[in-house]
Amino acid sequence: MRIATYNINGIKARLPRLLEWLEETQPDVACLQEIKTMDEGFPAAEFEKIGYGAIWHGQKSFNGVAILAKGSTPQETKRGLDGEPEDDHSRYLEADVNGVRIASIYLPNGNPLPGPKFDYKLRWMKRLRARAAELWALEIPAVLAGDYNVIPRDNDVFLPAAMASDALMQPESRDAYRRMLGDGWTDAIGSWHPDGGVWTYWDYRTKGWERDAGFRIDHLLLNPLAADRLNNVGVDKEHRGREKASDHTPAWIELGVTDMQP
DNA sequence: ATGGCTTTAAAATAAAGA
Repeated sequence: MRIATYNINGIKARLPRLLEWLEETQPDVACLQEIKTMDEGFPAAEFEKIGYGAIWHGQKSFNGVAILAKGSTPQETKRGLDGEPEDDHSRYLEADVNGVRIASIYLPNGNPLPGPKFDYKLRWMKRLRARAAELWALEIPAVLAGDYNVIPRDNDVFLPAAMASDALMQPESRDAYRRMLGDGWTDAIGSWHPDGGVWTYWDYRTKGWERDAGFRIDHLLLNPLAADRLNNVGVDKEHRGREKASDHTPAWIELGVTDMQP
């Protein structure tokens, strides 16, 4: 079972590239972020045509997340995080697919800092951790996939000094991320690449792709019931170099079949 | 230090991203 996460940076501008990627790589589940459209603008019929069911949580212009599943419609289990009723950003969507609980996460960027956006990021991470604890208690395989907007380690960025003052690399951001790992969640890509050097994002403005100046901010966090089934991980790097590409590229994991219970 | 570039929304600029 292949589960991918992909910040597509606008589903309208990206639709041809997105359909192409789905047809080429055939993920069983695709968690999308930054769809940047209201619910009524989501092109569900286009995904249906190539065999994918979908649920989505849209927002005008910004944010917005979705979950696609090959051959079925994800069974929605949660929309938005608890703890801040006035928060109207569409950044969290969660569903069951084939017995696996899967969340599509678009964590706040947090820049500039200090300021309200950074404070919001840290509060959001606290709320995410609280939801993760609820999922943990369910004792089912769970995968929290998305754009975390956190560079977890110095070897997850082309040049740590270049991002040192950025919200993605602040000690508070890293600490909040690490607390989830401390709770027992596995950073699938990071654990397979302890020496780093794997990027999922390359900046448009600084011509990051041309220089391979990227960093790793798209993550899949697995609870032990999912991590025990982890067979493979990957990043579809080549798709970042295509015409009209997102500034992110897909990251994915593969889970094997559940062990037979005695 | 700022801007570089890209997208959305909407009609020229502005906001947001990271």
